[in-house]
Amino acid sequence: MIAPEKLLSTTHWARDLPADELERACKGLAERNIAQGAYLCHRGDRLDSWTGVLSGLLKLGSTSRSGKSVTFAGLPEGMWFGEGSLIKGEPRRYEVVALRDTRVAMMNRQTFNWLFDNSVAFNRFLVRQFNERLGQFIALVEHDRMLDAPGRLARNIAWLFNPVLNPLAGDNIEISQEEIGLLAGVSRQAANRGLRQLEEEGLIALEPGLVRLLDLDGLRLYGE
DNA sequence: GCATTAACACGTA
DNA sequence: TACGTGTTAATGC
Repeated sequence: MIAPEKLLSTTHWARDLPADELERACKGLAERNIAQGAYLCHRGDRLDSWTGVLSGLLKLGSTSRSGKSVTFAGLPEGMWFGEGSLIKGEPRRYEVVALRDTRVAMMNRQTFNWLFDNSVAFNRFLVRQFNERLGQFIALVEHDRMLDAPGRLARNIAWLFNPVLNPLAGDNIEISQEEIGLLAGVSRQAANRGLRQLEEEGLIALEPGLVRLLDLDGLRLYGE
């Protein structure tokens, strides 16, 4: 059980639910802490809940047998994930690790299925989220060759501010340059150089431990 | 040549 | 004192 006010403060889809459905959702949710560096799940795990970030920062990616790791997406406060594995009844195809101490809300399968079967608002959200993710991944494949550091940084930052997936994101996010480096797969020093380049181009503004969004489309379409 | 790691200096909470 | 940031030197591909 999680307090409705707490869910509403971070989670946009909850705001669209009628009162009875919101109550049902809250009853099926439990909170959990994930320490920095700890894994919420590994590839192949069967994780029987849908998960949202209440505070902190998660990284969704995978590691090959040879040890190379790839980031699919950063998951800041307000983002929800795992519906694909839940609906298909599949093991997770990715791993989720906390880049800093993080608090998540986890919805059990019965509650998720009930909302899936009964809530129009919930299904509207799921379709929007699937659609947006699909668009993001198409763009990722399209610009596969664009591998330079500023481009990867721009893409990752644009994702964190995605207004469809995370309408409550606002125009700034508390994230260190080291954490952005971890998301983009570059060193802290390279992240530092790349971020200052993006700042010079007027796309973002940098403050210690914080990135302010100035031009979302400029980031999204960077290098095109 | 390029990016990465290691190491240190600086400012701030 | 701890952390985020900026810089340089050494190292590996």
